[in-house]
Amino acid sequence: MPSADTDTKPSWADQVEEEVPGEDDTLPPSTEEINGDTKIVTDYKLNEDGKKVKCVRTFKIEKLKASRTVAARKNWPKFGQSQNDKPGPNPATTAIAEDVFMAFSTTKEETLNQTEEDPLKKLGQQRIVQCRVCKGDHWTTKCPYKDTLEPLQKEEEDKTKAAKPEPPKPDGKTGKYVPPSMRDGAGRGRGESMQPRRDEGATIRVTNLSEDTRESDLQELFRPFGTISRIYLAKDKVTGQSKGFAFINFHRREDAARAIQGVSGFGYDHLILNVEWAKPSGT
DNA sequence: GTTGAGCGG
Repeated sequence: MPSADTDTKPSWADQVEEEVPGEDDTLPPSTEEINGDTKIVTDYKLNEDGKKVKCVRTFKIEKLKASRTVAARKNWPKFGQSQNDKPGPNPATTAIAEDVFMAFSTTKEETLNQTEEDPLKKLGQQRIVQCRVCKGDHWTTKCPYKDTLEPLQKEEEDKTKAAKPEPPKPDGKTGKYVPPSMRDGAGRGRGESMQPRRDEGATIRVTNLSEDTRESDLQELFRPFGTISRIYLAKDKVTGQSKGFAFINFHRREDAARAIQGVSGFGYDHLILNVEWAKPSGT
């Protein structure tokens, strides 16, 4: 940066960068002192008013490998254009432009990988779901015996509970939440208010729908075949654009079968509809 | 050519 013609004809830019030439020699030299893992750098400079200012900076020397190599490099003898400079940084050639903050993520990543690997191994070894009713490889709610086996199991549970009731607490509460349907005085016939579960196996899939078909259109189209319990028109969640297929649930399987017979191949909105039995989702 | 979303544990 400094050139031979600075003292003969300095440009205004050089003057700004190097401060006032010639004044540097009156300032004491910078010193570096290392005390354990602390480094103290003392240097002198002129402030905006031209007054001498002593500047003391302390650094903690990190134990990281990268910091050690940087620290070792600082002990190298000066070379090249700076080999005749005084000890310490020369303000004419050294500038701290800006602080750069670095996020060292390596240690975090390492620990993350370690914790991620173990559960993954476990997942490969063990089943993810187990039915509480039949111990099968599916969710309890999907159990084929849910409607037959589970009520029986609950009755067994109730019997054992009745055999040894929990001792009531002084305030008369057991401390456990009891849903209204299970409280004393609740109607005996559990589930009498529950309507039968949605008819599985009475779902048909309609494809090749034009994209402006709406659920009400499907309702009209399929109502003649029997009671419809549910209509699902697949749409893009964001745009609401129809995906061109739908699921129709009938209460009775016979109605669904007749709907397949009646509507499959039906010309609708310049397209030929395709209607089949729907497979259970997720497979 | 096109088979949903939600509920758990």
